[in-house]
Amino acid sequence: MPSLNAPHTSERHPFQRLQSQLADLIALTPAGDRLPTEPELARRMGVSRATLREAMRTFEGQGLIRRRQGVGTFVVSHNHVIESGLEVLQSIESLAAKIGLEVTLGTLQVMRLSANQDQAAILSVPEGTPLLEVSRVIQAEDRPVAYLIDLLPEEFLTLDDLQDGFTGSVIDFLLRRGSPPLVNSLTEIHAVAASSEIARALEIQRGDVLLMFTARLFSGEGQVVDYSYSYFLPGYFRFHVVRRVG
Amino acid sequence: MPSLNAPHTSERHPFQRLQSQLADLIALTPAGDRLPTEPELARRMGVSRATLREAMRTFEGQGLIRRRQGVGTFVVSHNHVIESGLEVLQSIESLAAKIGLEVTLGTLQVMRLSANQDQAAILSVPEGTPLLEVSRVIQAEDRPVAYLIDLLPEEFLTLDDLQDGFTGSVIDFLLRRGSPPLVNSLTEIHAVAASSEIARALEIQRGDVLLMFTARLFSGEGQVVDYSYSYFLPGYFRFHVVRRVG
DNA sequence: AAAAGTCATGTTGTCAGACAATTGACATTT
DNA sequence: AAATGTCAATTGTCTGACAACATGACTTTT
Repeated sequence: MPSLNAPHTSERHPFQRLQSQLADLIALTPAGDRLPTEPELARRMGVSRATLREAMRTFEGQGLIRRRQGVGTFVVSHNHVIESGLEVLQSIESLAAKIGLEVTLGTLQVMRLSANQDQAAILSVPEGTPLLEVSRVIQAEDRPVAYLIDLLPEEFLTLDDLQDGFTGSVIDFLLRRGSPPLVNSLTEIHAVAASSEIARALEIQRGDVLLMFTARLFSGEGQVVDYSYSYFLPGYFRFHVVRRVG
Repeated sequence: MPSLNAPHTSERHPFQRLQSQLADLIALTPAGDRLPTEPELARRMGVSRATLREAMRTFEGQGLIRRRQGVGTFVVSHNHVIESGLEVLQSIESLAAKIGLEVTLGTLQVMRLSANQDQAAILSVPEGTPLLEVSRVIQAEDRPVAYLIDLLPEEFLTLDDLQDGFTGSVIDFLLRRGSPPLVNSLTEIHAVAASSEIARALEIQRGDVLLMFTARLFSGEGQVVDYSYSYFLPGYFRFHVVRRVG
């Protein structure tokens, strides 16, 4: 029997659902407005105040809310920062759209392969596990601007899945399907010189400067669903992050 | 009455002290090791378990620890490169200290200047406002690894301030003095090729790849206190960020 | 009338203790 | 040897309470 309220069906871990509900509430609350009081929110979300406060702490750490003792909890201005900031994982397609960049999918390449030692370690799967590698070039203004490679076990994505309405973004596909449930991504930020292969794909010179992200995408159980490395041409993307003073 | 244990004298908010203590403990705990149990930690830190768990949640959000029900809380791997979650703003010096890396101050250069149009716009001050520019080179293992430039109005930092125990880090100085109150920083992430000037300072070749941050540091009133641009040699730093699935 | 002080109220911050859920190790049975 | 049961340890959550703080209304003083 399918649930009526589809948005949050990852009922496996109540804390995640709570976080998701709170995220929605914060997103829907105008900047500067006060959230309901903690006892009220706890009652409404069906959790204790202690649990609610732990969840709230995660949003405070992201600079999304500000709590003032004796006054209340307020949503901070999330106009530019959150939209295009790194705090939220979004597919490159929607990210690019947010900065007003018309993007098209360049070459798309899908390959089945068997996990070598490094890949097995990164994805926490046994060596030899069948994997799917999806690599694609993103174009803007008739020019390649990003090169993205996703690597994930066939358990999560098969060649057959890609037959039907696959736009190129693995993340968007997984999110649309709803399983496995995605929670967060640990992204590392690097600056690299373009290798020959990357240079050819992006139509630049070998050794040119690129911004590179490597990301592990985690499911609810802490399982690695997807490992991706992304190369970005400087100038076409602006990534920023709000860092709080520790 | 001076406290005996000097390390954490920011007693203004007990929660911050707790976070600082926990950060140290996590930094000093070998990767993969288990932390003490929550009741034990709460007792040792002198707080309740609920408060402790809220603080732990912030570190979990940064990917520094992993909690497993029925088993314990573990420190996740942090290698010997300077690794930092971007969620929290810390000086390179304190970052390095946390992982036990010896860093020294290379060349330090301080210059008074008068805000030109761009600088005035960035710092939200009138054109001509007297500014202080602090640039420095960070060395690790007898090699320059980072080049950092801070630009801020003399209202917040004067030449005189730097006479007395200035370690090179503007952030650390402002934090130690406690005014103006720092809240957060909006950091942009770029990849650039080294200019001649930067290449000379970092003893690399012009055109070599560098990771670059530009950051505006905000006070409580939303005022821009400091504008900085930082160049990092790849390989010596590993910055990461936890992105939640929107 | 204006200023200062006082108090009530509402909100977040913290606490103590308890029980539930999960895991891992060990013992027991098949 | 394998499956199952038992138990202790640990994190996850809940309940209720009080402390700290901010705000506004009210009272008192000037």
